[in-house]
Amino acid sequence: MDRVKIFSDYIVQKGLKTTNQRMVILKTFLSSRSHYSTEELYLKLRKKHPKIGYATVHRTLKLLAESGVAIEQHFGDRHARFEPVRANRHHDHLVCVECGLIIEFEEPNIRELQLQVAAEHHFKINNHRHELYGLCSRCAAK
Amino acid sequence: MDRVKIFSDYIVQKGLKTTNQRMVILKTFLSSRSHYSTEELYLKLRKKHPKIGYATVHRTLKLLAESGVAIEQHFGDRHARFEPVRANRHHDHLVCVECGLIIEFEEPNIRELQLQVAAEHHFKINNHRHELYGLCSRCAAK
DNA sequence: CAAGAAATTGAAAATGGTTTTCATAATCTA
DNA sequence: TAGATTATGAAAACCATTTTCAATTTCTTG
Ligand SMILES: [Mn+2]
Ligand SMILES: [Mn+2]
Ligand SMILES: [Zn+2]
Ligand SMILES: [Zn+2]
Repeated sequence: MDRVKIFSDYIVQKGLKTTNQRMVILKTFLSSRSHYSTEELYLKLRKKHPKIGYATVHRTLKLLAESGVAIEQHFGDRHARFEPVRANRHHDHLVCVECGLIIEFEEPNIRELQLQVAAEHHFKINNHRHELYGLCSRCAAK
Repeated sequence: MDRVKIFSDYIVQKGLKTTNQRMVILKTFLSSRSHYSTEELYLKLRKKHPKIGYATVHRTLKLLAESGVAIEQHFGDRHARFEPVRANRHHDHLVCVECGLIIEFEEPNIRELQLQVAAEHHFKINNHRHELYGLCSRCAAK
C-alpha cells in the first residue's frame, strides 16, 4: 500500500489531524536518500519551508516511525536516524566509521540463524539491530 | 593475560597514573554481573567508597574500554553500558524490552556470514553490533 | 458556512546522560 | 622530598531530544 496512505490512515485512526507540515515532511522524507537525522531533514526542509520548526520535524519523524512508515536507527553517533520502511524485506547496515558511508545488505541466512537462536531461548523477537562498523573500501585504501 | 595487568600496562604505556579509584573501579567492575551503566556502577561503588565521584567512574569506564578490558554497549535506552571483555569469543545479545533481561548468545555461523558480507563489499570490519529485541520467555508468557 | 472543540505548531525552555572545567589532591620521576 | 604532571570531585557545560505554552490550524457540528 502507498506509504502516504498508510500514514494518513494512521493519522485518522488515532484521531490526529492532517496538516501541511506533516505532509510536506512525509513527502520530503520519502523522496530522498535514506538515513536522515532530524537535523538533516530539518535543514533540507527549511530551504523550501523556512517557517517549519525543528520540533515539528522531530515529532513527525517519531510519528512516521509509530505509523510504520519509517524506522528509527541508531548508528554509533549520538543522533537518531530515520529511514523509510521498504516493501522488500528488512536489511542490515555496514557503517564506515571514517566517512559515514552506510551500505545496506540483506542476508537471509542470518535471519534464519536469528530465528533459530531466539527459538532456543524461547524468545519472541520484535525487531533487531545488526550493524558492522569499520572502513569502507575507499577509506581502507587510504 | 590477567585483565588487571592489561589495564595497568595500558596505564603505564600511556603515561597515565595508577590511582586507588581506578583500581577500585576496575575490580568492582570485573567482579560483578555484566552490562553496567555508569550510574549503576557508581551507585554500587558508593556504598563502600562514598567519596568517589560520578565523573571518575565514567572516565574510568571509558578508559577501561580504551584499554581493551571493557566493551561499551548501547541497548536501545539512553545510557551506555559496559561489560568486561572475556576470553571466549565475542557474543551478541537478546534484550527483553519488557523486563530488561539480557541473554548472551554466540553463533559462529553468523560471524561467518558477517565476514562474507564484508568481503563482498570490500569492507574492513572493526566491530559490530547485533541485538535481538523482544520478549523473554517469562514476559512472553504473561 | 461559521463556531467551537481539539489537536498542532514553533520558539523557547527543560531534560538527562555525557563530557568538560577547574581548583585541589594524588602520583610519580629524579 | 620537591617539582612536574596527571587525577579527582563538584559543578557547570554540552547537546540531542523532549516538553511547555500561547497562538494557530484542523475538523466536526449545527
Ligand atoms: Mn537502511
Ligand atoms: Mn554481553
Ligand atoms: Zn568510508
Ligand atoms: Zn523479560
